[in-house]
Amino acid sequence: MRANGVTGGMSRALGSCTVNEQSPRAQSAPADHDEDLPEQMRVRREKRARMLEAGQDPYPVEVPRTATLREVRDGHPDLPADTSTGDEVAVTGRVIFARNTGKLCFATLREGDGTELQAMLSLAKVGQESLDDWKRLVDIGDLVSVEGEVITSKRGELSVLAERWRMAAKALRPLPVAHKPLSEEARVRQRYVDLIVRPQARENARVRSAVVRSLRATLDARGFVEVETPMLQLLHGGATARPFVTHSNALDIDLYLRIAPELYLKRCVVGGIERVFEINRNFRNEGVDSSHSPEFAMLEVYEAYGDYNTMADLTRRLVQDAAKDVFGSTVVRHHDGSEHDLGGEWRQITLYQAVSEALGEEVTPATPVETLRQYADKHDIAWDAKWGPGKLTEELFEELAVHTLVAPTFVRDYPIETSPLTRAHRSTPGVAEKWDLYLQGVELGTAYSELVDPVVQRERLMRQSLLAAKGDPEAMRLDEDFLRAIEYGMPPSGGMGMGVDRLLMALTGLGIRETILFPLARPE
RNA sequence: GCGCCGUUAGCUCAAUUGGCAGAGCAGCUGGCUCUUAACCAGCGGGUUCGGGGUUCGAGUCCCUGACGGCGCACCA
Repeated sequence: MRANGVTGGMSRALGSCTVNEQSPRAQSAPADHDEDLPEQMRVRREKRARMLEAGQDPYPVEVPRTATLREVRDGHPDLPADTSTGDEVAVTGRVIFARNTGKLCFATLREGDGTELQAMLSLAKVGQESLDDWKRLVDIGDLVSVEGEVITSKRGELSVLAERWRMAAKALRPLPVAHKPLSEEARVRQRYVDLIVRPQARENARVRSAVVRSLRATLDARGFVEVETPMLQLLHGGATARPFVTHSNALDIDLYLRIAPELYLKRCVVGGIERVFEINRNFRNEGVDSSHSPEFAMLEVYEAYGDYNTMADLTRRLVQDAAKDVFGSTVVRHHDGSEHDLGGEWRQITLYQAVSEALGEEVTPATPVETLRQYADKHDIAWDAKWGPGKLTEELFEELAVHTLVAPTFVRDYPIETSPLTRAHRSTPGVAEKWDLYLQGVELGTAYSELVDPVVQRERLMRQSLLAAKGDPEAMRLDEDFLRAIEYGMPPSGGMGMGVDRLLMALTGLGIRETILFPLARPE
């Protein structure tokens, strides 16, 4: 953010000077200033230096590689022990285990997808010097290239029997113990290490990629157009949340990191991109815990001539397709071993039905606030005298009903009072056409029949901004450009938002910090 | 923001009542041509998160700060 304009140019110039002065020293005496390093890092730097002295490049630009480990494995299934195939290959991988004997060395190599293959180096094949180099220079964690014949060992392990080997990249830091789980904090702060040692971590990254790809495919198949709308915004809107503030030096104005793409996607619908979506990050300057991250990925979809019913159908398909693309079935398996069937039609229930069931008392939009307060008292739920009947009903729902919604459930028709930006229900008075999707007790997404009357929209936004102004010296201003867009005429539309991280959590049972590769953490 | 718990070797963890800071893996030296978290023998490795205090003596007790985890509050 600061690297713009004059200061950026100056720091670059300073930076290059410093590098030029330091690099000869760093080249000639790499070990001299390392005396205070932990022993194992010192040792590895010395091995790197030894290679340079011997004219070997510890970081060559290229190493022999004719096959991936996976290709070697797939190409040689079910060989009996002690087989020579005659196939010559060059493979690469990270050394994850090493077992050296006097004249025969074994190493387990691993590549990115988790495939492992054994390398064998024998005195007879590589000669004394190369074998000694292997034993002297190679540590667990190094990346190496091994050329030789594909064989099986006397114990039957598929292996490459080396004719030659080469360092592909010397690791200067030791790997953590492969058989003890890394601490939670170490995993998050050094995800690259987590990815190296924990297959589950790599799998999580792949599942996330598959889910996002699946969401795009489902939407693409239905004619939705993916767009990218501003993350740097003059006014933040589309949700109620505290924003992050940043600054443009060029324009000399403060900007907000977006809290939602909604107001821009609606502009798209006005313009005629009638089926539109965006998958991207939102930023909210609020609490951080096991299900909230300051930056989180969100899918937001708008469909002209749709409503909250068509959004419910679409959302169900998005989730079911994602489950099928990841698990091959709508039955998803969590890492704790539990299974959840997301197949078939999903339960639909109104908010008032859900509360009535949980309470064992009939609650409707007409139930007076005094009665609701009695219900709250009966269940030891604290309430605020400022709350109207709508807010109180939602509170009862959250305290009593949410945790029971394990199977996917659309909770429909929220009180107008708590959904001020939403269109009123077409037939039921007092409620809005809005649903929240709950899955395993967690809110996964929300949808509306969108409010498109520009006059009503303006009134409601005015009221909101006045409310905001009461408690907030930097009160949100009206987004006049958004209102101007709506005044050109927005078709009746359905809109839906779903947390991508939340979807991952629902599919896999992971915590949010496992679904995000590099979650925000305090400086070490 | 508040409360509780934690931070010890590269990693994962021990350390009794306040009494010589340890183990496994990893590392180093030597041995071993079929190992699979290889094995055998030997060796090194510590600002016990930082700062202050109590004490003859502090990883351990007290105060304070940093970071983390959990719960509450806020929130999607």
